[in-house]
Amino acid sequence: MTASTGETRGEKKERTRRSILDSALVLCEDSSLVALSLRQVAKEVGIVPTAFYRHFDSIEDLGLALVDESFVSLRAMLRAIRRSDGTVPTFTEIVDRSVVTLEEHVHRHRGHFRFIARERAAGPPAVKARIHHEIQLCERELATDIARLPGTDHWSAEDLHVLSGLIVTAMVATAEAIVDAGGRPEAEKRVSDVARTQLRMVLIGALSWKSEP
Amino acid sequence: MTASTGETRGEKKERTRRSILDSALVLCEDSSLVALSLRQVAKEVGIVPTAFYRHFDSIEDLGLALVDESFVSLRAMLRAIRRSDGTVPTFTEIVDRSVVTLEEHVHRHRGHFRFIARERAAGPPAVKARIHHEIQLCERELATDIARLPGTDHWSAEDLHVLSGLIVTAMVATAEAIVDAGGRPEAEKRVSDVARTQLRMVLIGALSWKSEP
DNA sequence: AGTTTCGGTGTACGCATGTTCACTCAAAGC
DNA sequence: GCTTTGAGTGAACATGCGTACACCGAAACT
Repeated sequence: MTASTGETRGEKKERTRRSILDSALVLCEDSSLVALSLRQVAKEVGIVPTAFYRHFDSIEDLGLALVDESFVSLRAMLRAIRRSDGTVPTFTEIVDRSVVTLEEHVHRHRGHFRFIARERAAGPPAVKARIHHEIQLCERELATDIARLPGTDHWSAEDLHVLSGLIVTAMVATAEAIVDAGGRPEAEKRVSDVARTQLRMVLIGALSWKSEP
Repeated sequence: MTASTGETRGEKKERTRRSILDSALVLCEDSSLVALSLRQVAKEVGIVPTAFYRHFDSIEDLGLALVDESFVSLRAMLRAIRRSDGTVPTFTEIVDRSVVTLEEHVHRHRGHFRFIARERAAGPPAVKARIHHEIQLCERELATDIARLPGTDHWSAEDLHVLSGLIVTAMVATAEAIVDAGGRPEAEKRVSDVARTQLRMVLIGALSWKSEP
């Protein structure tokens, strides 16, 4: 359209698709997917409304793609936290590294985190379900990670999952709070300090936890 | 309109207002306030669209009223939990009573809890701010309650608030999960069992917590 | 009894929405 | 070189939206 550069057809389509995803993420920033119109997106992207259908069946379909995309970056974050470099870390180290990593990634992918936080509660049913499912996957992965830590040998699978659920809940809330901090450093620091303390409290509780036989 | 019974003007207005609030709560059940139109509400209530303005300035204004209403019932719940009858309860007793009370109230005010869970993340800015403020009030009240428990004498005000923030976060998540359980008893039981365990973990951690001097 | 107040009505407006359909026109495939 | 494919176009539609305005009629006030 703009440039006559050698650009394969598939590449151009992919560019438009990206543009739609990005514009949608920005446009529903203050409201929700359920209040986002196909025409708004099309106008922002610079295509005619009907061209939207070449890429997505509906706004809901677009939403599912955004969920997938968001969780790709989230998974990258979790992998980064998990890379513990062989050295057996103290709990404090785990906590500090986790919170710092979270803070960093929320900062880099603010749009995605905002999107997930919103649509988790307010999105179309299919979108909500997908998000819920992905979060459950995170809980499961965290549970297996915790099981590898020393001192959790006598834990039941049930208790492991309960604990990881609690931690994930706290981390989700922390991510929301960091997003709400809006980039102001002092507000973000307060949030991450609180998160660190909360995680330590939970882990201290977990260490003295005894599974019922 | 329907009945020619002796009904004062103010009473009738109040009835219509209630009807608007109730209808709005139902209509935005699957979507959000930001996707709710004045005309939908008017049609559901059985009045003409312009009559809406006799009661609220806008949908956002309606939303604020719904927030207030929701937190009235929430406050009632918290008061019920707090009524600890003089006898010094064990932590287990506190936990069990709290979760049971929460479960009961979510069941009774499902609509309100759903509304808060959604609009907290997706509502119009003013609505989000009001909800955020009300939740902070809950955290503060919980903090002063915790301060009255034995074993927390050496805690700093900061740590108290961090702990109550964690507990409130967990309880909000629990409330959402109960709502999502959709009334199926076995699902609800699973959720409340998890919540009980999580609260115990947190409290055990809190008991062995030492404030930094 | 006369007047005011005020929920609720009905019409009308300009604008945005999702979706349809027939189309262009350049890259891709033969 | 000719044909096919398919992303993007542009006009048209029925419907829904928020809001403005003049109006009604019964309760409330004087």
